[in-house]
Parts: sequence; C-alpha cells; structure tokens
Amino acid sequence: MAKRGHLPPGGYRVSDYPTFAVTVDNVILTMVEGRLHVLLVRRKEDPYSGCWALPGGFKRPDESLDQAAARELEEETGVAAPARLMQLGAYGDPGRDPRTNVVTIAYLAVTPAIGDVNAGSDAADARVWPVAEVLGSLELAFDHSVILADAIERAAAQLEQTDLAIAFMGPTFSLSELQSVYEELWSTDFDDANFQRSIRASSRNSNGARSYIESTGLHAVSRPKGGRPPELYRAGPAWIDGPPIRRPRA
Amino acid sequence: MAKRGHLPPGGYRVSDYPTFAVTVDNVILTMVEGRLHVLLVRRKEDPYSGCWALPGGFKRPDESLDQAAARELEEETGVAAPARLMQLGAYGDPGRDPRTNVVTIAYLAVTPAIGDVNAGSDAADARVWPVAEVLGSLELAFDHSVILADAIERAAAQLEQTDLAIAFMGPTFSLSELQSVYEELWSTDFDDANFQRSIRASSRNSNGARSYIESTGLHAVSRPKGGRPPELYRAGPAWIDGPPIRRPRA
DNA sequence: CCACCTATTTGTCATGATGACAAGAACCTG
DNA sequence: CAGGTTCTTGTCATCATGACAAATAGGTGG
Repeated sequence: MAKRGHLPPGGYRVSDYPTFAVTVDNVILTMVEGRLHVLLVRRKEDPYSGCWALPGGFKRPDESLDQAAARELEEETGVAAPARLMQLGAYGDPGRDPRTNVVTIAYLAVTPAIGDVNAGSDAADARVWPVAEVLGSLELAFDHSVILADAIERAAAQLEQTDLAIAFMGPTFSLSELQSVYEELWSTDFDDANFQRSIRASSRNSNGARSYIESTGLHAVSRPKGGRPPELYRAGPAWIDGPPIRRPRA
Repeated sequence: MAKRGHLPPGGYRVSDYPTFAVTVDNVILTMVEGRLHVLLVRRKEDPYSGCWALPGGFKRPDESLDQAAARELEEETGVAAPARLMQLGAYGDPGRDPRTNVVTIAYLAVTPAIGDVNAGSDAADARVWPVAEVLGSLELAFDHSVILADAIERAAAQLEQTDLAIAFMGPTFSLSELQSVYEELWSTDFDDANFQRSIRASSRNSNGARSYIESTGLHAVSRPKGGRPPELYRAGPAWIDGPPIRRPRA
C-alpha cells in the first residue's frame, strides 16, 4: 500500500494511482399480484457462474453512469429502461469482486407489470423473483443482496416523498392496486376508506389544476369473485405539494 | 469504443475492460452565524490549480469508500470525520476530469462549528465558505458545483426525515439556533412560538422515554443585544417516531 | 328472484396537529 | 425606569387523521 511519506514532493500523477473497474447494477422493482418482485439474471460466467444477480455490467469511458445503467439493463434483459432510473449508491468494499478492484454504482427503478424478459448474451436466464424469496433464501452474486436490501429501503422512503408509487401502475389502475403498493413496501395495512380519502385529497388541489392522479370516468370490469368494480384512475401530470399519504410510525 | 459484436464468444475478461480512477469528495456543511457554510480546499496542483474544490482524493484498493472519504477529509483539512458521513452519489460523466476517466463518490456530512482547519500537503489552503457565495460567484474545480448543489438539496430533504439538524449543533444549544438551521436550509421563516411547540412535542413521547432533544435545566448567558436568555437543550439519544417538524410546501 | 358474499365508496365523529396571533417573561441599553 | 430584543406560554379556528358505520355495485348458489 502506498504511503504518503514516500511520495515525491510534486505529488502523484494520476497514472500512479490504483485503477478500478467501474460497473453499474440495476434494481428493477415491480408488483406482481400484490407482491413486490425484482428482476434478476442468472450469470453465465465466473465468478458466481450460475448464480442469480442484478442485471448490470461495465461502464464505458464515453458514456455517463446513467447511460451505462440503461444500456446494460436492456442488453442483459431486453427490458427498456424506465423513465426514472435513479442512482442508489456506490459499493466499493475491498474484495467485493474476487477478480480485481471493482466499484459498482447501483441504480433503482420501478416499472409496471414487465413485458418480455429475454436473457441477453451475457446471461443464462432472466426473470422476476418475489423479493421476499430472494432476501430469504436465494444467494445472490457479489454483494447484490445488500444492494437489493438498500434499494427496497430507498423505495419505501421515496413512496412518502415522491410519486414513485404510480410508477408501479399501468396506464390505468384502481386505488386498491395503488394501496397494495404502499402496504407491501411499508408492511402496513391501511383502512381502505381512509386511504382513498387521503389519496383523493392530494389529487384535488386548491386551484383546480391537475395533479398526482386523475379519475378516468371508467370502471374496471368485474372479476370472478365479485365485489364492486373499482373506478379507474390514471397518473396525473405533476407531483404537487407533499405526500399523498404518510407512512405510519411504530 | 469497443463494440459488442466484435467480442470473442467467451466474453471479456476483466482486464479487457476500461479502467477508471476512483476518487471520493466530501461536502462538509456547517452553520456559522446563522448562515450555511461549506468546507473547501484550494488546489495546489493541476488540473484546476489554484481553484477551490471539495476536499477529497483517490480511493485505495484496500479501503472501503467510507474509509477513503474519512481519510481524505482528515488528510486535506485536518478535520476529523463526523460520525455520520453519508454517501451522496456517484459522478462519472465522460470528461469530468481532463486527465483521465475518473469516477468520484461524493459524501455529505454536517458538523457543529468547525475547529481548526489546516490545509494538508495536497492543498494550498482550506477554509469554510458561505454556500450562497460559493454557488453564486465562486467557480469550483471539476463538477464540484453540481455536487455541492446536490448535497444541499439532500441535506434539506434529510432534515425532514432524520435528526440531521442536531448534527449542526454543539453539545448544548437553544431552540432558536436549531430553528435557524431549518430556516436556512428550507428558505422558510417559522413562527417562533409554533416552532418551539412542534419541536418540544417531538421530544415528549408517550411512554416518557428520552428522545430527539432533551432539556438541560440551564439557560444561555445573556448576549450584548439583550433578549431573554434561551433555555439550553442537548441531543437526545434517539430518533423516535417521525419528523420534529414538517417542511412547508409552496 | 333472493339471500349472502366480496370489494369499493361515502359518510360521521372524536382527536390531534398546525397556522395565526396575542401576551407575558427575562434580559439588554440608554 | 423606558423602550427594545428575544424567548416562552397561551388561545383559537382550521385541517388532517384514525376508527368505524353504512351504502353501493357487482358476484355466486339456492
């Protein structure tokens, strides 16, 4: 390890410093039948060959980190990068990659029900997994289990501060679908009536302008088990003034 | 630029991939006379020699990112790393460093009134600057102006979700000192009476246990301009259940 | 068609948090 | 002591929230 005291007075040149490989990894979350799922690929090569991992890969010098994340996601899974692919954090503990010094930048995004998932050339397989199962019993490559846990924590926090929840929704959705997102990520159980009241209050802002969600006049078709068909909503154009609902504490 | 189609079927080995230098940069915020300040160093060497910059430097392979950030902070400024040095994000746009491919991981921390600031061997000078002045008229090295702006935004958000505000405070403090932190970072003006009520409410939790802040029985010594001497508080041991005060919208 | 089930939606009520503001308390200076 | 400054306590109306009841709109099985 280089020691400061041994350096020439002019200091180091960049070429004297250790080099790293830089990778990006994506945590893509989606909701399937009310349960939180994450998109994973099965690795085809060492290290961790055969292991499930977050889709990602090496950054190139001529692209930004954001571009690298979007590119690797599409290359490995065929999934188009969601509009808001947000940076989660950097992971660079020594030894996290057995080959060499690798720092990875993790990204987080949320999508509605995912379309086709096609394993790219670097992956043996690709599919969405229930998060509970992954964190409980599946061994992920590298430190990807830690990254996934951090991502879920971040997503839960963002629910309260942004309109992230509607990113889980398709073009139209019922309020109970939206409710299940909050309940799943916060491990809470809302009173249906109060949930609707809070959400609707945030979509009616003072000046009558459009916001968080908007009603389509439509109703969902009835399902086999019965129950009143819910009214359908669509995403509004703007995040206006504060969270649609607050996270319960304790 | 390497193209995927030209690769051998077995894929790349790590050594085939481009390498990067990895640096860490610290945004250290503090409050001086009610104004937000940031700790900067003046660069001694190219590139950007003579320019002010965030204190930081190259990560070593045998240390974690967190350790690198703390080490570089102390080496360049003599300031001991605050307890909570939190990761802000990674910056890796092509060309952000004229020498070579550099990805930097930015860190954010908050300290009470800072002690001695001593420029380290890599720096020509080191001092705290008013943030308003830095963002308004000072040209920082690299993309450090962007990093600083992001850091301030993050700090403002954290005020509402964590007990970050007390990290600006010394061992004891008055509520109006605390209030000035919220007002400065949120650009708001609280009603003094209501601010006190909210903060005190969050320090009295139901079971009578200790929390966010605690009263010492003491009062500050009176100052030249007069005014009733404020009661002094100290940090409580725990962040209990929700923000002490909410950020006003619009 | 009717009883009964499920899911969604509307409404009521008590409680607690917040914003606006008045007034008191404790210190300064002149 | 008068007047200014800062901190502290108190009041009141309003709004958001949690708990809960009840109505609505569909299903299924007799």
